[in-house]
Amino acid sequence: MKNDANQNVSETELTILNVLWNSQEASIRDITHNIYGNTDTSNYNTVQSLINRLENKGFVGRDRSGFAHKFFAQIKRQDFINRQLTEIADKVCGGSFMPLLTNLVNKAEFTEDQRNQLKRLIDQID
Amino acid sequence: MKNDANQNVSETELTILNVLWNSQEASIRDITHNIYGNTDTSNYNTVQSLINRLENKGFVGRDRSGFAHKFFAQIKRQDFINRQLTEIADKVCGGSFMPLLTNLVNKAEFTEDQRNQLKRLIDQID
DNA sequence: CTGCATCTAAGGCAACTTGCCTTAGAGTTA
DNA sequence: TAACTCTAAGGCAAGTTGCCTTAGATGCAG
Repeated sequence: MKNDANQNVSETELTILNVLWNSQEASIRDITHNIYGNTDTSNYNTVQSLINRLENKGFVGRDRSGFAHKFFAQIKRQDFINRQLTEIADKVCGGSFMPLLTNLVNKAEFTEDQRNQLKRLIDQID
Repeated sequence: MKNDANQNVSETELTILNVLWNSQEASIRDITHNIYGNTDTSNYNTVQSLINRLENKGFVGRDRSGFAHKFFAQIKRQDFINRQLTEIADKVCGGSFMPLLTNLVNKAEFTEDQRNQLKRLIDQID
């Protein structure tokens, strides 16, 4: 269980995180089936590798109580999103979030409800 | 000038893009000095490699009219941000931008002006 | 008009990442 | 006990990344 210094999450690792965010807890078999639709040995082993790396990076936890270990996300989806947004802001906008916000507001097509919801969010800020 | 299929922008490549976004146009020497504070051969050559890759990926353009070529960003900062946000939305939120928006709105600390600016943005949507 | 500095072009290289795969052995169940 | 499933450990090829070398073209100062 060497502590992996690389804190990036690769494409396929993210696929696994998504499964865990949607299902609380899952075995390697569960995850493999969810992603590939089968549990062929090669796919199963791939998931095993990836989940080990995710564990080493601290993004996934392991419950060893049963025969087949159960895995769960150790970072919340919202926290992960936060992480990503901060990274973009730092690398592209000198740390400012305003450019991201205006970009999103400009692009997205909102329903009346969503627009009101957003305004309420903004009003809550103090 | 082989067309590089990989459309990712690495850490250091992004540093270069930032320089170009801030200065319209720059030679390799300009960029090197801007990033490293000097133009030592090794740094200079590194920038040369990176800018070639950025050109191959289509993110940077080249003006060959002078002795030293001049380089410029071929993607706007806002478009790049847009790209990154879309990628996060796709990979983490099933394509929805709302989670990103609420995350940003919740986290950011706004001035009165910024809050009003945001509300105006939202009102403009139709 | 010659020598020196600066530039581009082409490509090599080691370290790392990534997705996939193998094997050995231990626990579980029929 | 045989057949099955699981973990642990680690190998491997392809790709990425940052750095570096060399060769030759272009520009400029004396």
